[in-house]
Amino acid sequence: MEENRSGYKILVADDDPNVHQSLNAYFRREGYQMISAYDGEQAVQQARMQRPDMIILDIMMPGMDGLMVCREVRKTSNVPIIMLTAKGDEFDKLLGLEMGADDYITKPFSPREVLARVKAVLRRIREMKDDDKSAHLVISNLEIDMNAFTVKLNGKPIPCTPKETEILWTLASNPGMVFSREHMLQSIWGYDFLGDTRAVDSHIKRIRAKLCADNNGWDIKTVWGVGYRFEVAGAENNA
Amino acid sequence: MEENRSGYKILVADDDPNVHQSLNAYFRREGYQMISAYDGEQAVQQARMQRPDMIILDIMMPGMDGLMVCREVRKTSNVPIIMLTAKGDEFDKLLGLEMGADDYITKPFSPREVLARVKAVLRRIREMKDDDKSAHLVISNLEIDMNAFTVKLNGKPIPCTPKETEILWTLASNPGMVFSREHMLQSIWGYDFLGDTRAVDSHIKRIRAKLCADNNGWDIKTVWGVGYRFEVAGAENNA
DNA sequence: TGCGTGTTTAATAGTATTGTAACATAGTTT
DNA sequence: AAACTATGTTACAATACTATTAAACACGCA
Repeated sequence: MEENRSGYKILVADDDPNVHQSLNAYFRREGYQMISAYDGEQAVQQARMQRPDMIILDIMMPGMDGLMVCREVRKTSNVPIIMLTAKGDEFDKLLGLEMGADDYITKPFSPREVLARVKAVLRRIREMKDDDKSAHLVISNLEIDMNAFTVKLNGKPIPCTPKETEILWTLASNPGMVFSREHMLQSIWGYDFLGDTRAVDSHIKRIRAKLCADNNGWDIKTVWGVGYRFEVAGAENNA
Repeated sequence: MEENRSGYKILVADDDPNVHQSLNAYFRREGYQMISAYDGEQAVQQARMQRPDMIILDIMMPGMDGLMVCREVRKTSNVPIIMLTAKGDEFDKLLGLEMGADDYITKPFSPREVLARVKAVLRRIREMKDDDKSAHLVISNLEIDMNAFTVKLNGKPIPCTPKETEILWTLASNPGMVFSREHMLQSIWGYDFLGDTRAVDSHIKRIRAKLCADNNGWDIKTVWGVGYRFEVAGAENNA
């Protein structure tokens, strides 16, 4: 099945507000959600809290610089990172590679170039994931392993039935995207399913009872007249 | 509803008529449609009204200069922009990059070179566009995501019902185009709808109440005796 | 077979959306 | 201007959808 998330989340860390402003407009229009950090500490913080799909990181920042942020983030995540470097800064480039950056853009840059690189990196990641048949997922306090067919909440295993697990997987591996009952019946049950679509409701009910709590950082929303959607907190900010 | 992808629409903004004349012939031969603007204000206006696929922008213009035009256009659009600069004007180059220009051509230029750059940029854009399914749309302060079934105004989510969302999507993804009530009933409700066409009016009413404000930069206009049209600011006067 | 787990259906109540009717207003035609 | 038609507005009724509960069903397994 096609992996098609509705919007990627991108963290931009730079002390120059102009960079944020110009990138924000571009990203918004492409359907990406942008989060801002103005120094290294903020960047690390945001990376942990928001779990972005990509980080754009200025090397030169007051306090904790880009390289340190990169190293810090890499301790807990392998989210793709694009570095912003000053022109012709060879030393940074080498060090950044060791720290685990995925790409470089030299300043000054055009927003479109950034967009192009971001898309390229995201596409690479997507393809890699497809290859892996990536059957494992961690979002916030939720963990799903489709090889073992296990679900964990806050690290604690929660017994889930096969259907429950598959529905949760479908929703959670495409956060923000709505799935209709019909769609799920087709993709999970199979193309020959004839029964009532309300069966889905029953499973959603039980999933919610087992897993959904107020402080999860995510929730399964009902989209009236359409279907269900896995929603991560903090998808409504921005101005 | 069909986009004319074979014939691109290109806006050229320059106060020198000779530039228009020489480019026009070349673009014609390639099947591109060229629009002319002779100063900054015209350029901004045309960009809004015609929604070109590309803008070629002279930096040196009487009144509003190229950089200002670029910044103005970038507020509402990601359309690719190529700047025309005087020879060896390094400062402009830097500023233009930040404003969101995509390429530069230094005067004097050969029309052939312009054509080559235009093609290159258009190809880059096209490749980038292929990545995302177009179930997402941003016009001015309005954002619609049909995967997530969400509508945002100024970045803030506005709860909309399924019918409202679909009608808005139909209209907004084809700005300037009129849709009759019958057409919408067919394409959104389905071929089996029996009721009154005034049902559409009710939904339009509710959409307007929720979303339409004076300073949006867009509006849902009633086309008397025909239907409704999504209109972006400055495009009142065309068929 | 009977038990247990997991899944689906049925029934109900509650809620959000949607269509309609009635009237007011605005645009068009005679 | 009057007559007419299309649209805006309002409030309400009809409809469609969902949550919840409980019970029926299906299947594997001792």
